[in-house]
Amino acid sequence: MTRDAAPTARRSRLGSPLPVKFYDRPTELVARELLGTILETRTPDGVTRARIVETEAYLGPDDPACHAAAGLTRRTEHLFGPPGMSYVYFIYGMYWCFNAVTRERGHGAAVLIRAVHPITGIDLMRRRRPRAHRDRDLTNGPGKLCLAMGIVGEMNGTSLRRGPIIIRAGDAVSDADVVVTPRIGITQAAEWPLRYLVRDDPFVSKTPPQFFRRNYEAG
DNA sequence: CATTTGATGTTCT
DNA sequence: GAACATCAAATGC
Repeated sequence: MTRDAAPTARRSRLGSPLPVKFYDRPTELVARELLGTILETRTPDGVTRARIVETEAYLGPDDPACHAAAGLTRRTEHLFGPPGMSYVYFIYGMYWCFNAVTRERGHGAAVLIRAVHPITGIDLMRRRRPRAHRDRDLTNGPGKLCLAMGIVGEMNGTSLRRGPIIIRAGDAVSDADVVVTPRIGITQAAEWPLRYLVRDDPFVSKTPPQFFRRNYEAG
């Protein structure tokens, strides 16, 4: 019943925005540290929040799988932009993919968010994903999470601190719970172990069976 | 469970 | 014209 009890209790509910340092350090380290942070979207439909449980690092022009390898084009404008911004692109004629831009302006590196674990706005996600029969299918892939959270091309090049896509602090993921594997769905530099995921999380995307013949473990 | 296929359209060669 | 950082449904074990 003290005067300031209510504001104090209310304050700690949301993590601070942009808890990860995006510049002047290796992109694969940013991919690792983004595990466990909270992805939030604000649209006219409402707010969604979800825990990031799977990421992939794309290192820049010297990474053949990275869009930056094609150089500066209209598509990659924001990939080469300053860190801490979104890079949203259209793929296979139907889907959006969402990245967090890392490194300094002109470098061309980013982290693809591949899967998230819903926390807030699950009913809204269900309405946006009518084909998903199970909740685990709502957000267990890069195209699926963009549909569920309302991420579209208009959000390309926006601040991950100010929105409409915001990354907030969440519960840390220990090294023992981090699994590293090759990246998925690419042909160039396919062996590079740059995919990071939270062990045993039900919302992680499907790992190709051939990966299990090798024993990929925490890095 | 694993593997294949069709849908769809922008981007770059 | 080919490639594409995908998804869902269908088919093969």
